[in-house]
Amino acid sequence: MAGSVNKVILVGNLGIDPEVRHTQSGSKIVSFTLATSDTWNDRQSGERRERTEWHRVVIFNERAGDVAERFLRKGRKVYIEGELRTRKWTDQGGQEHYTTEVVIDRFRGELVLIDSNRGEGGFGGGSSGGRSGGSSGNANRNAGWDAPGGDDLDNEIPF
Amino acid sequence: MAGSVNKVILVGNLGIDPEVRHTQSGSKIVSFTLATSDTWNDRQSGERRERTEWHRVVIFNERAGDVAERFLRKGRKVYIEGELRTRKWTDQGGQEHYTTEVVIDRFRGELVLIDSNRGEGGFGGGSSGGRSGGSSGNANRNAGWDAPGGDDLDNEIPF
Amino acid sequence: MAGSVNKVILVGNLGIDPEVRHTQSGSKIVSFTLATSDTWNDRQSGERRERTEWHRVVIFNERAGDVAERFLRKGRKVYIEGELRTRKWTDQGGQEHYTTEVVIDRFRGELVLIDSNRGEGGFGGGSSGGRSGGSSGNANRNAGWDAPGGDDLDNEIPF
Amino acid sequence: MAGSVNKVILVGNLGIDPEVRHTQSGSKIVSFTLATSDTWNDRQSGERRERTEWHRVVIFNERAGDVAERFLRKGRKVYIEGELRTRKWTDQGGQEHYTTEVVIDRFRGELVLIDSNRGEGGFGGGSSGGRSGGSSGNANRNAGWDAPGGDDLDNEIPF
DNA sequence: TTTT
DNA sequence: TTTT
Repeated sequence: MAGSVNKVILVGNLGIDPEVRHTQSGSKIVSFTLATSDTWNDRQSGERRERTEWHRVVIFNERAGDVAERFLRKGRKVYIEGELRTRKWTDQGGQEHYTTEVVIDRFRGELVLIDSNRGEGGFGGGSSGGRSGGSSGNANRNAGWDAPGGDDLDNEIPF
Repeated sequence: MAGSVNKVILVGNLGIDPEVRHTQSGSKIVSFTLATSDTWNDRQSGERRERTEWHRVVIFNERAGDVAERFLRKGRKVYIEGELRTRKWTDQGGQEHYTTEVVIDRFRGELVLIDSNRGEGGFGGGSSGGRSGGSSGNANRNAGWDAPGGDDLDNEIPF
Repeated sequence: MAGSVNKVILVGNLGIDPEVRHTQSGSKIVSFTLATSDTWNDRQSGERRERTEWHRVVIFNERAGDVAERFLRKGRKVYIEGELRTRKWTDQGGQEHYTTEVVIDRFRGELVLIDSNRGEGGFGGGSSGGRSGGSSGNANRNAGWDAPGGDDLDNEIPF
Repeated sequence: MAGSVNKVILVGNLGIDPEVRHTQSGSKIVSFTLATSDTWNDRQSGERRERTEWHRVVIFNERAGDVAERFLRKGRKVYIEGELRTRKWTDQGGQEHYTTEVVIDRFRGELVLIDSNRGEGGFGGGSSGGRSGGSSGNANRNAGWDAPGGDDLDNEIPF
């Protein structure tokens, strides 16, 4: 009710193959790391410098998760639109930590395959595979597509 | 097969009260103009300059349309996320024209009320009104919310 | 002074090779058309449907224009961030028309090459070509990079 | 060589007054926390639920920092466009931590005041204050606006 | 036609 | 710690 916007837009390359897990209620969760990099000329030295940023992407949306699982692999380029979410967790030593993730959930977010050369591994897709964006994001066009347990999905995740 | 993105993000003020119409199939369409403005200092004259840009926003999404109809009025500030769509039309003289609009449809887009002072006219809102973003956009959480006629909705619009 | 935002984000493919022209004051202007497409399943027929949207992109920023001129070609995929601008023009018959464009100017906007396989024509780029985004957009890091005539650049354009 | 995009768009309210500090080289750094919130109806219970997300915003851009320092206060609403950056730090106990921030630096990012009711404290602004977006972001229109030390600015920050 |  |  706040009148707020929380949006992240990334175009980058996967650092790992997508990892798939399921909640107790059966919902699929797909996650991976995504690299973006920035290059610029240092003003003083004149040298070319580069910074790579790693983002953790987590997909709760079933359709987008399916697309990620089927078509994304380490090294692939993808457009991700999601929201920032920071969660708290405690390590074995009892230390508290915070991790910020880019989340595509069932309400919002999008995943678009940017590479044209998908399918290198023979997992197909072909011309039918098509654009993931349309079928991911917020679509929810098939009734009841997400599992019971719904809204507290996040609490079930054992990262 | 596209791997494309078509996204517009606007924060601006309505130039008119939202206009509501319905397709033959009963779907609601809400539209209005939105002003954004830019100011800068002219390099040569040093004068302050301003340019106002007018955008035509068209909402096919029922929920976002409801929010717009209920809470938006001329002068209000709103965040709009939609996609660019250009349509062709012919004037009475037979001349062809093209008009580009920012569209929120049932698949994509969002509308967030930015003004806190909504409700000036007493049309309420209250705690129920709430934030439109969550309920608009792509939600479609209530089954079958859009009327038959569906995908060729656009062709029915008599602008 | 309005507190407004006017932003367009596109990922699409060029429909033509970039066209380069110069204002009387010597500034370079690069423009091209960009296609984005959307596919979805029609609810009634169940058929796969597709809509292609064409956008006109105009670059006033010298750096982004340089990158476009050197690396972009018909068919290439690019990420464009710009603002919407609608201009009025009159055809030979005296008819008035409006055209909406996505503009990258010296203040705002960005262009990022998305294709990895740039350089097909042997115009190089190599590993040095690098990311265009950093050097385009709003950088203006080299003093006085844009030509005299500055702020009324737009008025000089003979589209 | 990346062809990547790293962009965050937030509209939210400040949780604190902006904090201002300076690097050894004299550059100003302004930071604050920003809240965005999301509300939705729980599917199971039907109850209204809300999640508030807190973001840490850090501004290295001098102009945007000036605007933030002058016009932003706890509770104000602002549009922020920046990039995600995660930095590592070690607490007193020797424990390593990571913090993700939304950064506006001299190359990229934007800050737009959304509240119309700025100036509550009488710190003015008037017609001069105006919109920050134009003067922040990437402008760098006044030569040499940022202090020596430039590119490794980030390393000097003692958060 | 909006807003500051 | 914000806001509605």
